[in-house]
Amino acid sequence: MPSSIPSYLSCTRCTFAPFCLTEEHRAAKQFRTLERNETLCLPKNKFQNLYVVQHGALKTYQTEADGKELIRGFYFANEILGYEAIYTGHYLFSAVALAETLVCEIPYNHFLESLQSKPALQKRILYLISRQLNVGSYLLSTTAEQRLAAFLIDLSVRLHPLEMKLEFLLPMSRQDIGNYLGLTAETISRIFSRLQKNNIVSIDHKKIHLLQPEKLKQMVDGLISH
Amino acid sequence: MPSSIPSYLSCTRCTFAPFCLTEEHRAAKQFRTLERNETLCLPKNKFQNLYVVQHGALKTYQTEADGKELIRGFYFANEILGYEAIYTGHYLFSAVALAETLVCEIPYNHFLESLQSKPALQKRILYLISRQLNVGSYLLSTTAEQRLAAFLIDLSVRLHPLEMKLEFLLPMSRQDIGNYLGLTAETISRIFSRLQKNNIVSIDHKKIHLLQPEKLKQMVDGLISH
DNA sequence: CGCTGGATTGAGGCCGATCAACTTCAGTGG
DNA sequence: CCACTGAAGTTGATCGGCCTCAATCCAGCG
Repeated sequence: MPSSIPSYLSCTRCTFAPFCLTEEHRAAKQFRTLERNETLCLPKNKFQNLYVVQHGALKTYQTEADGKELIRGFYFANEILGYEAIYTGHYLFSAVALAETLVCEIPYNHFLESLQSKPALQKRILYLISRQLNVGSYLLSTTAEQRLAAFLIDLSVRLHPLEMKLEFLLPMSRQDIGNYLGLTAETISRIFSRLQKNNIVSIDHKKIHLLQPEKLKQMVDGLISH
Repeated sequence: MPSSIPSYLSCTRCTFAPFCLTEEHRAAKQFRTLERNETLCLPKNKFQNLYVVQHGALKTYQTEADGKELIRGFYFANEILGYEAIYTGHYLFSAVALAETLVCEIPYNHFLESLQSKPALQKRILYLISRQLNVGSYLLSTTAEQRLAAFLIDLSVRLHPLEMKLEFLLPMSRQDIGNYLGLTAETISRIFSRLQKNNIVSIDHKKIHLLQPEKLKQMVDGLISH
């Protein structure tokens, strides 16, 4: 079974390495590899670990009474999953891998201890949680086009934290995008077609190219941020 | 000018007292009283303080290019406002009082120091931030009725943290509710009328009584939480 | 090759927005 | 005391965006 995960991945390359946990933990290399569609955690499970995504992508979702799933978020490399669970003591969402994915398990009690002993780490973590509070704020946009435009910009930033790329692969299906944005797969498809006709993006299946990112931003930019 | 703020309010009654900041800070009593419609912070301001609401209510909002305001949240007694700003370094939202309101100012550097020196406080704060991550998740509900029902339940819990009351005063206008939920004031009004006709709630201006809270929960309860 | 799930495109229906009229209420000043 | 004013709330009629249902197309894979 060929792996899409680069073999050079290790703690030394990890974004969090400068802030990482105890030497013992680092030595333990609490990695976990997930196949596509493999589950990372379930709502019934007791909350014990935070997860740092090292490579790949996951989605979190809840299940409605009628069995439909309701997607609550996507997580990519260098992002941390599990904060929401701190307050309930068990995971609120199911999390599954959208592709082959590598995560690093961080026991929450280790996490707390490390924060206590490392002021720089504490500051950094509060910063990251604060950022998390603002993720997905565009879900409140009124029109479907605005929401999708904001989603694409968000993706282009989060998939390539270092250098913002305008060409990338959509890690999730149209169905998942629509579900997350409170829309249907058909609506997503229609808007993609419209954006492509207007030369704002070009799309070939999963591959997307933001041809005029500034126009995408205009669509959203109702908001004055300062 | 008569004050609606109880005179007995002080740090000794504060929910956060057991976890509160340095003795010096507590002695300083960094209280700030806000009149109705008075602004607490602005997006252009540099982030320096977190605010603990002691009494009253506030709303946060952003302003769109066309001048319309977009309400992002409500804050009531015993809630903390400002976390989102940690990551940008300046406030993202404007915050104004919906009624006469008392807040306690906590300088962020004091906050960090206190967390560092008090493990119990750190744990508590992470818990509260985690809870914040889940507030407003019902904004993703599909129908207007679901969103309003969830909002009412949320209010009934948050306005009376100790004993959940079914009768309370709406701190904000129909316009504000609609804006927050991504709906119009007319829609809010219509749904209120419908809920009243069905004896699910009774409403007299600001005064609302949840007659059948279990029915309200049913409307929302698509979600399986465990 | 056929099969299966995802994606695209079309036709029709419904929910909530928009626009407008009317009522109520709080505050103000005569 | 009442007239005036403006904001907030209620209710009705119409319109439009997105959902729903359905058919077709396509890629991946046994």
